[in-house]
Amino acid sequence: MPKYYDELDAVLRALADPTRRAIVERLAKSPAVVSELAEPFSMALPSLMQHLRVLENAGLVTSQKHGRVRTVSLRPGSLDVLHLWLGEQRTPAERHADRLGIHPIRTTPKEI
Amino acid sequence: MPKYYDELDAVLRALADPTRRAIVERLAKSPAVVSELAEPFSMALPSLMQHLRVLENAGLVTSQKHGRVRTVSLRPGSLDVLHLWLGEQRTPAERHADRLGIHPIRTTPKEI
DNA sequence: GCCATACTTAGGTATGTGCCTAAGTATTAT
DNA sequence: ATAATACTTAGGCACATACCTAAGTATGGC
Repeated sequence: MPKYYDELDAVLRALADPTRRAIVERLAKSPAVVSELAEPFSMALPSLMQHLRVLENAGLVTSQKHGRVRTVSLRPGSLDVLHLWLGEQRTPAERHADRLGIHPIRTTPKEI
Repeated sequence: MPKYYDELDAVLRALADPTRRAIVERLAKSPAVVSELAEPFSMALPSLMQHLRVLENAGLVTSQKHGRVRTVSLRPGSLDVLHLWLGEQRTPAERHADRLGIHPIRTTPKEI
């Protein structure tokens, strides 16, 4: 069990939800205020706020309130932990391919 | 909504669970049979099998049965979709740092 | 001061998820 | 043939999660 276990767990749980992923995608472009974030979703505000709380608890997002407006932004580097974990889950075959600089072939095709 | 949306969703849902992540970590080393996979977990077999089904449905894992033994292996390249998505969620600051080859500084420190 | 705005808090519901036990089925060993 | 092994299927239970509505609480504009 690696040291970043809890952080990774929180991050993956947070990203497992499509709404939260959409929020992250939106914030990757630029910070936004809550009402701005809420607009594309047909969802009551409290529901969206809950998602923001999950993202914030996972460390993916920060926010600060100025007056009555809360601005939310993606926390740079917060996805590194996932990147790190991903790097460790390469199969021996993939590691071998890495060393040769080969793009590995998928066992079963699946268009992306 | 990108084309790999459904695949990504399935993969992230699957990886959101610690047991399933542990299975993936184990399989990254080498394929294994079900009873071998089950051993480290204090969990009834059917519960573990359910996790395997989730991983298989997400395309992260394949398995084949020879006689009464089922061998499970990690599907090479199945994590690419996550890698791809991750690459797109870089903040403008991070993109800038990429171009300069700089390792970005975390907004809030958090040891990994 | 008064009202609109921008969240926030406090509940409540419905579905999903992770786990279990009990009872199969198929395959291999004796 | 009998029995042990290696899953599999079926069903159930408890808690988590994603939503909702209704009713706050600040803050800013008039």
